[in-house]
Parts: sequence; structure tokens; C-alpha cells
Amino acid sequence: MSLGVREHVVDSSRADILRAAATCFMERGYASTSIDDVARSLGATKGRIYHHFPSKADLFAEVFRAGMDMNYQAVEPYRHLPGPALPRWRKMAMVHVLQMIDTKPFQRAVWIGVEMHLRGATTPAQREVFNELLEYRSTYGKLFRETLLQGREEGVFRFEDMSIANQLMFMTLNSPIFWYSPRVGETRSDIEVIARQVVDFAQGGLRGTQENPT
Amino acid sequence: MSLGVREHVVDSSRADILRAAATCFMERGYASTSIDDVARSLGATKGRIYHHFPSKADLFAEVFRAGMDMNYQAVEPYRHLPGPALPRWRKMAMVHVLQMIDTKPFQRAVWIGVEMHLRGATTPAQREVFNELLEYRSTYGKLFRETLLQGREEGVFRFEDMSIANQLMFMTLNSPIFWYSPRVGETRSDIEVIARQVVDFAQGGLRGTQENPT
DNA sequence: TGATGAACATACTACCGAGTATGTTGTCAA
DNA sequence: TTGACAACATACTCGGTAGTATGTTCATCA
Repeated sequence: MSLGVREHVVDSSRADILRAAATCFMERGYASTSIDDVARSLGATKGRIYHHFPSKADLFAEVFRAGMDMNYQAVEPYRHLPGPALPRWRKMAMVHVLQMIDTKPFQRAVWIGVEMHLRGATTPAQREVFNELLEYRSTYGKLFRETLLQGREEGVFRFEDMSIANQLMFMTLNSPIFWYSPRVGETRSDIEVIARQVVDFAQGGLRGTQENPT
Repeated sequence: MSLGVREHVVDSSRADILRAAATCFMERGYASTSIDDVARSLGATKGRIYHHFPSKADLFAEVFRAGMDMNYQAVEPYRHLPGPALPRWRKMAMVHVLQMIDTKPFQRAVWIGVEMHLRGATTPAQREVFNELLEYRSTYGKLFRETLLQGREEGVFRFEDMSIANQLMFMTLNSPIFWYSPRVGETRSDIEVIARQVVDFAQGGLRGTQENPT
């Protein structure tokens, strides 16, 4: 079952390509990123990319999947924390936001992928792959949805429309992929302060205006 | 000073092109939208586009400017409402969200434009135009910023970092450009219900968790 | 009424980028 | 040591697209 040195080298090369591709997609978007761009950022040529990935669309899909995997694995350990909804939601939200910051290029790619799918900018052949990935994303969304519902029952959340609340919450929690950029000399605790503010905003939003208390 | 029939026809043709272009940019993004796409959606050819706009980048810039103009003109009447910050902020926010819904194609173009600028995906020549447009956008942002500060002094808002709060607020208020789509048989009041939920979420977010009340 | 120019359409060029076909080099197994 | 294959690089093709150059039509005005 253990992988030989050769396999590790291959996987490492693949992973390097995925990282470079994620960064390129983040910086220029999908359409404006050429395979040559990705190769150049690796000091390589197209041959290397096409040796590991059959097409640009497949390369992008792998980046997308990698980003989703990171999220799922980060949040999954906390989804079944027992007890009231709020602390569990806060933990999950915090982990999610930190993921957005720590793996920004991949998360931007996920965003781009969702956008592309929503406007149907994929070939029928790529549709299948994408549908599977978005199913994956949908599953991830459900992790939060359950906790949102429990929180509403417990009175800590007061949103009206579940669908809208879900959109707004994820919009808030995902937003660092657009505006966060590391500062020089930034420590881990600085990042956590930022993430906490994002989570606080989302929590306040989910509670609403609270103009009719009791 | 009054325009003749000829000028009106010209302006109407230009406006048609801008609307079609905004829709195309929304549906496929900037890079994936060809001038032929825009022309085809008008039942015309490239010649018509290039007769009115010198380049694709200029066409896009005009769409961007039109979107910003709509926002500014919609919000400006309320920026100097006297009295406490909260009702003024709510009015401005509500108008802003309704603008996002009513002129979605243009607002998506504005978003795309900001993204493009942030990653520097513009030629030096287009930089000047873009810088002016983003200055415009910055001015628009200040309309809200003043009210945010007043609201914090009055205790209705409790955010820590002004920059982050501003980002999160606009992220929330802008978000309908991504997830709103008209429903069949939807009335104006249905739309206003949606917009109100968005504004409520943003207001709750700006107030924060409120775990240390007084 | 004919000349002029605006408002397009048509036909073309030049380039860029995805994908392919074909080398080249190093490694490992027999 | 050799041959076979993985992991690339190199050198192409080919379709699509921005931009241009050149018609064409119609209204307006001298």
C-alpha cells in the first residue's frame, strides 16, 4: 500500500502544478489564464501540464476539487460537536474563514468554478465532472444548514428565508478570498482577529435586527 | 442645448449596445465575451460596436461607468437626510440593494471591473480610465462610510475595524448580483422583501455579536 | 439634386492560445 | 547493457477573436 519514491515524486509534481494553476486562476481568471502561463510560473512548458492533465478544463476541475477537499476536511471534525448550535456554528465558521485565508488561490478557483457553472459556461463533456463537484459543494453546504436550523430553533438565529440567509452567510464567510491579503509581519493571531470579525459579522447577520425581542 | 432627433437615435443605439454588452459580460465574463457576441445579441455585426466604441476595453469601461452612475444617482438623494444614522443608513442600503437587483448586468460588470483592476489585468493605456472609475467608486463608498462612523458613535453599530466592516457590508449588500434571479409572477413587493432581508443581515452584522452590552 | 457624412455591414489580417505530434533524457528492471 | 517507459521539452496545427480597411445605404443640407 505504501507509495514508492517514484510515486511521491509524481504526486509532488502534480501538486506543484495544481498550486501554480490555482494561483494563476486566482490572478487572471479562468479564460485569461493560458496553459503556458501556468507552465511559465513553474519554469516549465506545456508538455509538463498536458502530461498530467488531459485538458485545461480538467486541470481546473482538479484545482476545484482540491479546494473543496481542504474545506471539507477542515470542517468535518466539528460538524458533530454535541450541545447548542451557536458554539458549534462558530467553530465551523471560524475554521471555514481560516481556510479561505490560508488556501485563498484554491478557494478563488472554487468560486470561479461555481460562477462558471451558474452561467453554464462548460461543455457537455465537462458538465458531468462539474455536476459531481457541485454536488460535493452542496454536501458541504448542508453541514452548515443543519446547524443553522438548530440555531433558529434555539433562538440564537432569526433569519426568515433559509435560502437567503444561507447565501448571505456564505457570502460573508467567503469574502476574505476577495479582500484579504497578507500584511508584512502579520502573525497567526493577527489573522485570527480578522477571521473572528468575519464570524462575528455573520453571526450578527444571522440574528438579524432583533427589533422585536420576545 | 436640446438634442435633435438624430442625436437621440444615436444615444439610443449606444444605450442598446451598453445594455447588451452588460448582459454579455454578466453571462460570460470579460475575457470570454467577444465583440461578436455582443453584436449577435443585438442582431448586428462588429461594425456597429466599433463605430461607437474604439475598443472592447472602452466598451467595458462605459458599462462600468453607467453602472456606477446608476448607483450614485440612486443613493445621492438620501445621503444628507438629517437625524440619526440608522434610518439614513437603512434607506441608503435599501436603495443600493434594489439597484443591485434592478440593474444586475451593469452591477456585475462593475464587480468584474474591480476584480480586473485588483489583479492589474489592464493595459497601461486603460489604467488611466480605470483609475478614474475606481476613484468614482471610492467616492461612492465614502457616502456610506460617513454614516457608518456616525452610527458607531451613536451605538447602533459596533464593528472593530472600519475597513473590514466596510468590506463585509458591501459584500452583503452587493451579493444579490450573484444569487438573485427573478421568479415568475414576482411582484415589486416580493423584491422589496428580499432586499429588506439583505439590509437586515447587514445591519445585524454591523452591530456584531453584542456579547458585551454596556 | 447631388454631395457629404453618419451609421452601419462585409471582408480581411494578425495574433494568441488550446491541443497534438514528436523528440529527448533519465531511470529502473531484467 | 539495453530496452522500455515515465516525464518532460519542442515544434507544430488550427480555430477563434480583436482590430482594421473597405464597401453600402440613407438622411440631410447647400
